[in-house]
Amino acid sequence: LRLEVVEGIKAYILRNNLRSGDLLPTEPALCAALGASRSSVREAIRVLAALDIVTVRHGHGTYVGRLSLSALLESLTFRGLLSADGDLALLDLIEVRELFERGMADRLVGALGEEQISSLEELVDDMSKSGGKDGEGFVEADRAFHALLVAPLGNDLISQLSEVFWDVYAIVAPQLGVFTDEHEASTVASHRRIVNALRNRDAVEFSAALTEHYAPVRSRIAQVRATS
Amino acid sequence: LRLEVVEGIKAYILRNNLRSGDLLPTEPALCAALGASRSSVREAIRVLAALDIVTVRHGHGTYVGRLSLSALLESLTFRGLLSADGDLALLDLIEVRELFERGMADRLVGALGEEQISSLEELVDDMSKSGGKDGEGFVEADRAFHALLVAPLGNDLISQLSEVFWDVYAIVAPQLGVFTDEHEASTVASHRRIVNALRNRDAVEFSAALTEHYAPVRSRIAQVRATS
DNA sequence: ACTTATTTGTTCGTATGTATG
DNA sequence: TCATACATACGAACAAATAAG
Repeated sequence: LRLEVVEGIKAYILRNNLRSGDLLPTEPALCAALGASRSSVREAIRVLAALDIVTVRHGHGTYVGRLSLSALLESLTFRGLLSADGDLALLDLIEVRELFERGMADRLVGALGEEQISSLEELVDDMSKSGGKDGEGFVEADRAFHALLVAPLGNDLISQLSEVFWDVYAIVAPQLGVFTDEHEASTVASHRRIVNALRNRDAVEFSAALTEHYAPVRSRIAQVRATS
Repeated sequence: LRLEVVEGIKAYILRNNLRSGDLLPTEPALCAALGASRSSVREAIRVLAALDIVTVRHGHGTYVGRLSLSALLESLTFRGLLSADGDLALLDLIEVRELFERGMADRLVGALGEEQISSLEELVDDMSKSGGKDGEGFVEADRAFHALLVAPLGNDLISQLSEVFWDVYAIVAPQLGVFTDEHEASTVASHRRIVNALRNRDAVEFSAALTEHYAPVRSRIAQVRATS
């Protein structure tokens, strides 16, 4: 029955052509419309909220959600933390991230504008400056760098997936003893090499730079994997 | 408070090193352990069930879930159905599927064994035979084909993501008027070309075959996009 | 086949916290 | 300050499914 309520609310949204942020009926109204009790409706709303299909604001009401990939984020992080071999899951994750960025090499070197390349370079400068003391700023710049890298593709799905994978890695890696703040110098260097390859519109060099970037990450994971 | 309960249950699983299929405490036991009412515990369990972190069996108990990507499937399908331009979401989807298969071309032509290539060929034969009359068997063979294609990579994440994207496309495309059962002949032909490229260990031809395979899909989506 | 115990599923009533006006 | 509307939380009761004797 709860499944019916979930489908009922989804159907309501589709039937009325609601968009993100639109207001949904109140819980009592949904109870009446779907013929279910308050508890059942609430449980259904919790499920839809977990999928970011609806967003609930206490004392305000229930709204259509942003349809983000937050559920994938939670799901993958927990998998990484639970897995007997979370390190293997991390390797899979890194492989996908590299695949996204390398697979779009040809299109990226063409799509990136000069101002975007400059933005990337500024981020590398930020990483360089915040190295050592400001670990917070370092990882934040890295996150922004990889987000900006795939943004010009104009593919929202790739951008969002890429972002989720970065976040999952940032959460899971430290728990496994894979620290990202080592080898900061080499990380900055490989990022700079990536930017230069983009500036020269050299797809082959771009791919090589990405290989160099992810190689130490892989070896660090393999290292943890061997000692466990 | 419900957030606390959700985190509490996740922490319980991690703390006790539970694996998929292991039994969790009963709802009353969780109430006592987490200091919350049954309603709150139930809502938390529904959230975790939506993420496939737990699985509930009526009259039996609550177990650790399979940690699948079912939440992503639901989330993406609803996004495709809701979006004002669900066709654009479909294009993004196809692009990622093509990226997965093309990006791994080099590794795939090396990793695929002879018996796996034969399995792929059998699936193409199935598609060829079930064309026209048996639409059900046709799409099922197509699904199996693309699953088998990325399986040898040994990357569970890619396999599962690939599967989810195929499923989402299969659900959303018909709703948008993009029918996959047209051009069956050309679909079979491009699949056969993919198999032959793999048999000849020709990565370049493999990529070209994939381009040929996805080109009509894209044009069909673009067609729908233009008429709306 | 039947009963009993256990566990989740569903409902209702009530009280509380929160935002708007 | 008060009133209204809404989500949040609790507890008790009954129904339904499953397993074991």
